[in-house]
Amino acid sequence: MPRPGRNTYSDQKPPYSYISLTAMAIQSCPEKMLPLSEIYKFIMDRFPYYRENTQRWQNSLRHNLSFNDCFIKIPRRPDQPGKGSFWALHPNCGDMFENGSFLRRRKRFKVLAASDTLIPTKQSDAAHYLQQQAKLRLSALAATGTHLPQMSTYNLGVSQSTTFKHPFAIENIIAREYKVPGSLAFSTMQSMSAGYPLHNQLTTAWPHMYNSSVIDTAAPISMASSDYSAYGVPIKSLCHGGQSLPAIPVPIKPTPTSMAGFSALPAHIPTFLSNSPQSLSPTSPQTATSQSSPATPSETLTSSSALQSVAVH
DNA sequence: AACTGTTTAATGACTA
DNA sequence: TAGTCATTAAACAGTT
Repeated sequence: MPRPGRNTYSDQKPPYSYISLTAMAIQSCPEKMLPLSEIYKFIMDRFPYYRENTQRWQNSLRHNLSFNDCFIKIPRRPDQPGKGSFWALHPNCGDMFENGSFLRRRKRFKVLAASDTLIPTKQSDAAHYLQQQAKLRLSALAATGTHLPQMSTYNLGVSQSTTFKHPFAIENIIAREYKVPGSLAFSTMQSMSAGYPLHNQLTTAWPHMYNSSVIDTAAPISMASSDYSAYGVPIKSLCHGGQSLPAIPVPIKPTPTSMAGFSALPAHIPTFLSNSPQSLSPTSPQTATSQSSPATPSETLTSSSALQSVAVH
């Protein structure tokens, strides 16, 4: 295990903006949405730098969640009590970092105002993305059995070939230059989420999301009787405070590789993430439990191993 | 009370 | 150099 402070970012600020970090956390979760506290936990588990000055950066992170249109808030269902909402990535925000820098976007993701909306049918874009994610989970369920499994299907290309793979997906971020050996990273990622109260959100709280007839319906969402879409996603949230989609990235500079996601990833980033399994949590699990939402040792271990295929240079 | 979410403002770094 | 973006601080309201 690398020593903190030498080969790791334990005392160094990781080369990621809060937007990147938040997106990573959200994408690491199979449901593609996390409550704030879990976003905190994800970041602290992997980046020891953020185990300090928590008030400062958590305030910044909350600011980013509210301020940036690339994050959408998904309220809990009444039968899912808890603090705060779930946060997800807007499906159209994917290539904000296409220049490869995780510190500074070259496109600002903006949700257009209703008056700017050109194609009303695109109001379902965000919801459609989550629908695709629900489909993915359904596929996993169908393929593997009763409860959410080790989600081996998740990293076996079940969806990759047919569904949109968000550029913020951690596999896109960290694995572009690193092939996950034996799918360890994402099976453990799933392990990590196994103890997380959201992991069955789609099957328990939102069982209708797993109604294949609903899921397979790509038709526009009926909003007549509820604020919730067909898959439990409140349209208001997807429309960001009642404003309407489509939400599109506002290009500051047109790029020919806009669909390439992180194709221009600088070498140092995946290298940083791909050398040492433990090094994203280079301090001991005990250290990792020192914050306000302490992880159990096992949680910490799985969280660390969630990025075991990634490491620090 | 603690946490969550929104908003405003200031500042520094980066980019065209 | 102006505009944009990220970060930080802070105030405030709502929720649990």
